[in-house]
Amino acid sequence: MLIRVDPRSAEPIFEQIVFQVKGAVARGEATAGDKLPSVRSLAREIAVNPNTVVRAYEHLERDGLVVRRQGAGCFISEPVEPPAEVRGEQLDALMERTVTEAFHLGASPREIRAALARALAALEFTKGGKRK
Amino acid sequence: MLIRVDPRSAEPIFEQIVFQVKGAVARGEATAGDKLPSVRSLAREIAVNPNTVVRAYEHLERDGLVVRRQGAGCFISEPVEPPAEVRGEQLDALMERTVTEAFHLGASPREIRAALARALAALEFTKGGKRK
Amino acid sequence: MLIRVDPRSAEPIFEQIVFQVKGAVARGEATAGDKLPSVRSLAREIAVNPNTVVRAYEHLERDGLVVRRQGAGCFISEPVEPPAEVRGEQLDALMERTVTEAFHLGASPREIRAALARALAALEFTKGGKRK
Amino acid sequence: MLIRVDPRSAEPIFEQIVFQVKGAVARGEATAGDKLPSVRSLAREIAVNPNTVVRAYEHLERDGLVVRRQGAGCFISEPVEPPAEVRGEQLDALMERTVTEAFHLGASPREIRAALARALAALEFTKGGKRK
DNA sequence: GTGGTCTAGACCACA
DNA sequence: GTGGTCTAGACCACG
Repeated sequence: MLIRVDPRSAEPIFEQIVFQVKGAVARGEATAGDKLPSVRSLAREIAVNPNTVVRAYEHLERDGLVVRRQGAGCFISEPVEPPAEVRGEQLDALMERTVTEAFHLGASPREIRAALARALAALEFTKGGKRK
Repeated sequence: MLIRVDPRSAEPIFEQIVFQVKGAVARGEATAGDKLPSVRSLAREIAVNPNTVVRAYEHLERDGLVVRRQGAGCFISEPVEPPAEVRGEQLDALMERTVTEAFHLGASPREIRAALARALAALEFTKGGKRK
Repeated sequence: MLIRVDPRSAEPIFEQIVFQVKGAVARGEATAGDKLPSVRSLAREIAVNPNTVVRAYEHLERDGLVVRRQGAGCFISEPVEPPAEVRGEQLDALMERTVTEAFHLGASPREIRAALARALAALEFTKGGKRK
Repeated sequence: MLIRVDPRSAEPIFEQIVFQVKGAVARGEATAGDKLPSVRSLAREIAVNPNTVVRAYEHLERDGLVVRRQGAGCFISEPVEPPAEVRGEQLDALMERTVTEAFHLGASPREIRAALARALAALEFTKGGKRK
């Protein structure tokens, strides 16, 4: 798995790592059972403090995306999806946020829909068409 | 303008205020020239320290959404939108993020599109159909 | 004397008035002995609180630009220039500030010199060439 | 980076800090990637409240001059200059202001040009002649 | 260690 | 009345 971070960004480094892993899973580049790089090797590779990698893995574990096994490493876990009613609420909240931000970027509904289509296509392409 | 915050949320209070104002503007509930609640009155209303409200208004001013005028108050300013090239990039980054998060909520592309349609409809309804 | 203010600007209104008067004097549109509009008439004309006009006139008097005479009004006074050595220091401080700001606008020394030439020409034109 | 403030000045302390940093960048004494003093250390050094330093750093970040990274510090960022059209307008407004102020200091156009030349030379000297 | 957020309360400047 | 600045001190998050 390729993980890249921008040390000059204002976004916390551990969050960048978390998002990179989430993105890899969403794109199908990593699936259940895959092993993440060890804390030390990843820290060396992207030149950050090992504690920062540990924090990222902790967050991923809390989110149910990975399981950390003592001495073995950190593995992508089976996806656990929230029940439908909760999912709907969270999804709507997420979209309200997104649409509000997009509005303040000056985007029209048409542009927003187009951007969503592009983003979805990017996932579908790499995944080979699951969850149609 | 109605502003509500949840002191128990992990999201900083001042950011919640910022988002509430952004949402009100996006929904057309507040337009250029409208006066926001005074720092002190809003602080009293939502039971937070006035400095927290000041911080929220400062962020809104930095984002170009409002102007603060000493002695007069804080007012919604004329919208200034970033140039098209920048907008496209930011919009795509925003959508990539959103789609990744939605995926981890277990949403299908169909559900994501439906959620977007609902969110857009909520804006269009209150705004009366601008920016088609 | 024509005075215009922008109530939507973040710059305090009284400062805008002060600058407008200073500009009129610098351009030669107002000279020693000229009477400024009365507090009430100016306040009505530009639709601001009379106290704001009073504050502007107070600042102008403190700066030695005008004299206020009880019951008569507010008049442009004879120019009083600081002694040469003080003037030099203040001028250099002003220019350091200006050049630093211009630098952060991304202007080159050439552009800065051109802008200065334009600004000087604007004064010379209206004044008919004093203080060469 | 050496930063000095005058607590007796009418100019707010946080603005003095902002200008000192802007000046250091303009003179080339600080360049992209350089770390500013930590909030606490600078506050101790110039004997002001840490929150005052925080406010200065916030303004610098808003102006795009620095990025603050939690846990790491505050760093000079890559310069981003406004587009040429905007720059020209802002530059002319800045110069009109400067020339008007200089006039009221009693300076002649010749003296003003000389002061500008000195101010520009001060930047060029330390920077080694960029942006000719 | 770094910055980020929040509270409490003071005093000043502007309309 | 409004916002603007500053102080003091707390606790949390990040590297």
